[in-house]
Amino acid sequence: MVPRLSNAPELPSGLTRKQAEILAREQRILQLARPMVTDGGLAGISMDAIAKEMDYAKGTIYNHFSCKEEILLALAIEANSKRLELFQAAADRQEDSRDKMASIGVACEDFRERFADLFQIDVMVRHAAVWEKASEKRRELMAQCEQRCMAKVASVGHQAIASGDLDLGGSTRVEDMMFGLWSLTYGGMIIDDSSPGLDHVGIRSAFTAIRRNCHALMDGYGWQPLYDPERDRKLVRSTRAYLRRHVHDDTSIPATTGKDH
Amino acid sequence: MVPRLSNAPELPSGLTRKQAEILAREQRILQLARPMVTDGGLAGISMDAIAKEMDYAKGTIYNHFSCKEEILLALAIEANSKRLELFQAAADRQEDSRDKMASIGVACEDFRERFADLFQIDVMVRHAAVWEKASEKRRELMAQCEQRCMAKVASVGHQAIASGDLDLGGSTRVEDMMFGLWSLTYGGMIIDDSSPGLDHVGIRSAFTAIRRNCHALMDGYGWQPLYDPERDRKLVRSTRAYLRRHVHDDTSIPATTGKDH
DNA sequence: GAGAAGATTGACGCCGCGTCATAATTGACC
DNA sequence: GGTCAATTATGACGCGGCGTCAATCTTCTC
Repeated sequence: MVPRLSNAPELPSGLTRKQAEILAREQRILQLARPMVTDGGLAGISMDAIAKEMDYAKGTIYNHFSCKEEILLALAIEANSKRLELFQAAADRQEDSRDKMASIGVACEDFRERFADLFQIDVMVRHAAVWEKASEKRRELMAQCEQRCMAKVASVGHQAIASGDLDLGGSTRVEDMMFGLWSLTYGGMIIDDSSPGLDHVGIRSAFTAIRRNCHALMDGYGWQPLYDPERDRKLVRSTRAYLRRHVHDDTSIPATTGKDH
Repeated sequence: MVPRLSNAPELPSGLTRKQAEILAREQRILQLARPMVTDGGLAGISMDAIAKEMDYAKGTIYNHFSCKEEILLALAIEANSKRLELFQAAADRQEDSRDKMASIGVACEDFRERFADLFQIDVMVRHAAVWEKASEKRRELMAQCEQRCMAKVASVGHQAIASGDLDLGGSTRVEDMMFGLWSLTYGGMIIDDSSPGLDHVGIRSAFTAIRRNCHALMDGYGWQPLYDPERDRKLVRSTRAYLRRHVHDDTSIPATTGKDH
């Protein structure tokens, strides 16, 4: 792929100027597409509009993404990278297994709050009509991202069992329980921003309710130590502050910056 | 609306022939649109295709639904009517509050299994891009359907408290807990049919996992009687059989059939 | 500096939505 | 049974947007 014995000018990052330019343009396309998706869904993305906005011909855009769905999937991959980053940052600063789990919950909240548009995109991209139109390569990338997130969560579960904090007693598998926390959080958030008049139905703060429900689920499986409102409040506050300070808002895929060496 | 002193031929149902014809056509449109949505989402609906299929001009279709989104919303309303029907049938044949709740869970499963396409539609319709394009009137209808479902669930919760089976101890509101069960079920199902490679991640049977997790959540809140695998198995089996026998597959909105009187 | 490989361009074909002026049908009233 | 207004049906049309591709321009290699 990369011309090994080339005279092409090499930038510090190991890319030819052209390659760097292309990479930058790709980012720019995604940047432009994001708000379009936000109001209008997949149909909101207009290849013509992107091309016009960037002062490139439409064909050039199609060199990067062979269809709208590819753009959406690329954004979803960015989303999941960011989510994983938050998961890791949140979990790794706790010792206790249940605290780790709760922190990941806070990371979900934080993701949803700071990257609301990406959350939506993550939901959209999963519809068969979108999924099937995208390239095998990107689909695999996305699946990988998702599996890494799930693996992080599952590892916390296994740690809890190893340390004796949790005992599912053979009848239930760790993954099934993690699936529960995932459903609860993901589902709650989807309902929160897509259900007409949640408050009419009696829900004041969806996030608070979701958090409380996650704890009830963990209590239901006997995960030690059981829910303690005061402890939770502190955990939430500190985790949130930590994430805001240590995980930044930009979402571009970690391209080598050229700063190193 | 209805011409009171009209010579128009009146059918037994109280509609003029024309009105009946229009109603029937409306059903036919929805019938045709359903599979289109299934493979292709909102974009899968083609007004031209529907018109051609029905041998009507496009304008006629637009007399019924002013845009594709209206069709989708109409289908979503059908979906929620059906869901409510299942909820009621499932809950009303149980005595115990926790059994009622578990039965509603089974109703959700049954709905998802028998009306998979409507489940998807229900998810789609909630996206802002769709929601905002539909008419106020239909949106209100939809919100009503949803509230009736939620009310049914909430009433079970309140009954549990009244009977002493459940005690949330002031810190949590019934609605918040019901929201948890809703999130868990809804979210789990969404993940189930939209996540690439759930089994790669360790989930064998999503429905079983969801059911188990709902019980864990209820246990976590101390809802009596606590989870008993054997009891649950029986409940699931009998509820499922009952629903299959007593709630039918057709989804047309209950139009007066003319049979009565 | 010639030629190959790769990148860029934008006009084009096509599809599908939603409109609207026109035409057909219906029903009320005489 | 005939007339007229209101309701309903029609389909050609304008418009916007997707994805293509032959032609053109740039970059790299030798």
